[in-house]
Amino acid sequence: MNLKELSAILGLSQTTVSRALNDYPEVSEATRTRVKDAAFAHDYRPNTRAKGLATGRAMAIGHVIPISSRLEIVNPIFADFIAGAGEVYSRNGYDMLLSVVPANDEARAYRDLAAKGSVDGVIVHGPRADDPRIDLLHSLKLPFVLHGRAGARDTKYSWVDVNNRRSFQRACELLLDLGHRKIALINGIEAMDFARRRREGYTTALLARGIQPDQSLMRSEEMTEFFGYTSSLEMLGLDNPPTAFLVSSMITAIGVRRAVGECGQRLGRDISVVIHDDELSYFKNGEDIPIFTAARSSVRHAGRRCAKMLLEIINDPERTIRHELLEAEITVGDSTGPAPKLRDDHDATI
Amino acid sequence: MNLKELSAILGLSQTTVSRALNDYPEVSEATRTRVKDAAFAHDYRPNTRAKGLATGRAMAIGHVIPISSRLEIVNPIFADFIAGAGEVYSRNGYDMLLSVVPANDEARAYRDLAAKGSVDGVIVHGPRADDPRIDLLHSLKLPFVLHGRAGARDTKYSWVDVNNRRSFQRACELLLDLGHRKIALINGIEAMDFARRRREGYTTALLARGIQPDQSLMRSEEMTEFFGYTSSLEMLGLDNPPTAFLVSSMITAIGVRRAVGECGQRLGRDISVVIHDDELSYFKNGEDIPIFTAARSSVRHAGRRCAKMLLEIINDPERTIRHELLEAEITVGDSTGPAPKLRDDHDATI
DNA sequence: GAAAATTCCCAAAGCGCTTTGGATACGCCA
DNA sequence: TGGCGTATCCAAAGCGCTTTGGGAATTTTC
Repeated sequence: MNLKELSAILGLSQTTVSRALNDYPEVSEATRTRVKDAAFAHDYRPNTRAKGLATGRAMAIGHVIPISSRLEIVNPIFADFIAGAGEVYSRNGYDMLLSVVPANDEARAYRDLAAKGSVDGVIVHGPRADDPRIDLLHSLKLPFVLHGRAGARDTKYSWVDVNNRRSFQRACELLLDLGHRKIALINGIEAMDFARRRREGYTTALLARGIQPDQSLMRSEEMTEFFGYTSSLEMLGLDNPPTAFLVSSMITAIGVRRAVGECGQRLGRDISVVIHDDELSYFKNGEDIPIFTAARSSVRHAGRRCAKMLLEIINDPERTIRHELLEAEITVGDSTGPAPKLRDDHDATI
Repeated sequence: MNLKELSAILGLSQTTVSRALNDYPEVSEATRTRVKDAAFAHDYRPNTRAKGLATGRAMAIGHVIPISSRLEIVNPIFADFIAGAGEVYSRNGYDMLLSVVPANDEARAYRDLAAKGSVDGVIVHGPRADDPRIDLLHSLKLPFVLHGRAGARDTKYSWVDVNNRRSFQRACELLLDLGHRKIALINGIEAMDFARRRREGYTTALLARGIQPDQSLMRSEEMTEFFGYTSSLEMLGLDNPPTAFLVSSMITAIGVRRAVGECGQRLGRDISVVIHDDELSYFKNGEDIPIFTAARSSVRHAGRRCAKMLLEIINDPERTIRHELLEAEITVGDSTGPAPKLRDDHDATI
């Protein structure tokens, strides 16, 4: 069923039918309802491509997913983010277009989207410090929103970000308050903006208490379970091992827990762990009592906010630049406790 | 830059330029290369919508993602699957369209895709037994491929599936061979086709050894970490607890591991666990030695196969129905060992 | 050397929609 | 009664591409 057929059935012109359906005023109320009823009855939906051609709007938002053996953006965080954003899109009649491309073709993917006119805007994932995509997208005149920030020049583009710095600073303070002095940081890859900010928060908190950050207690890698396991196992084997870990993701923390268990120690008693928790739907941090003490912020919510912001920008002729900083909340769970008092002596006397 | 402008620059008609770019034979080699060079130089890409309108093909594949508080399809499996499928799409010039919709709007989402003509086909995720989407898609005349099967009528539609039955049967046999007699099954929701097949494999293996399947050793829920934790904890507290677990996902198994640890027991010695491993990229099952003994099959690979199959169907005027059954391979890791011999006596004498 | 076939190109129609620029009919006022 | 404004509808152009149906030039055939 297309416009032509529908208007033939109704004995009206395509113009009138189109206007009736799109709520233009040049049509009487009587015919409008008649048209809408008929459209419903015949299950008519305007063809997206034709509509897009005529209006110049794609009614679609693009997400480019670079894929490489090394750095995986296709991760659990991404899935939940997509769910949040997708919700907003479909509620507003937008489609979501995913481009999975080899990492080195990423720029071309954006150029493609822009040139082929298949989207009205894009969301940029996993920004790095001074991310080149920002200039690229500006030059392509494609509206965009970053999920996260890219270094210091953050007034030049729109973004939605979690206050990673503050979140890790507070998490570190919590551990310091519990008496921990040797606190390790198991971070994401530091090419990523968020990882840098998290480390800043961590070192700031330490320095504020007169503790010199120790390079041997910091690790930075892609946030897999295995990385959490190996890095914490290694640090726990140090002469003067940490009593607490600040871990950048739940998944990595699962690996830390495994290592702690294998060392015959217990989480929350011998070793404390605070994590950043993205509140993944399928990986809840416990039910009543959180397993991990965590700085939590919902990545799905971030997805919704990004999508909403992008749609606002697209529909705003001024293209005003917007920012939104989300605060993580700290919830105390079973994985933290006071620093074991005699630990150092114990180690020393054996 | 559009066709009109490009052909004006070249001093050729739009027809000729279009034909040159699309490798039609009615154009001399000399002009073809001239056209292609110019197109490259001016960074010309045909507008997707216009092309789609003219050809009647959307050059896009749809994935409908139902979203509800209960059943989460937006899960880690989904993310890796998408990565695999997306790879194939972009290599073949197709776009991927994601529709995230409330679960009860799912049918409407498919109707929308069909009526608006925004996709050439769809992939169906998470099929349930006798899934209603199959008839719906047939009636909409929208080519589709199921990731998984939907009950017994599996010759009526195309699918790519893992041999879940065989996989769980073999996994169970492995545990039986190790001397385990009380083997628990921690399964996904049994409305899902794959979960039913897995249970079948499990019970078949047990019955073949003369063991009557025990309802109190079977659990079925959404495959979260928490579910693995609570259900295994509960079963370990039984009078006559299981010595082995067959677990439907890595994530759930993480929860089992947590429960086992809390009971003061060790994986691979006191309690054996075999899992189904989808080979999630960010959640590798160890590096050299797998953490878990597992029946593994890459969900990303399944994504690629599904996508490839769908594209073949779309480009096949006969619309032949195809099937592909992937076999999981069993890899032995650290989570299995012989059944503890004296266990029952020990429990009894204390 | 004329007829036929081939090569290479073009004008224009059409895909399904929106939107511009009227056209028609009606009511109202002077 | 005639002119004007308003309400309601329509024909046709246009979005950027593909594709049909030629047409002119060139080559081949006998």
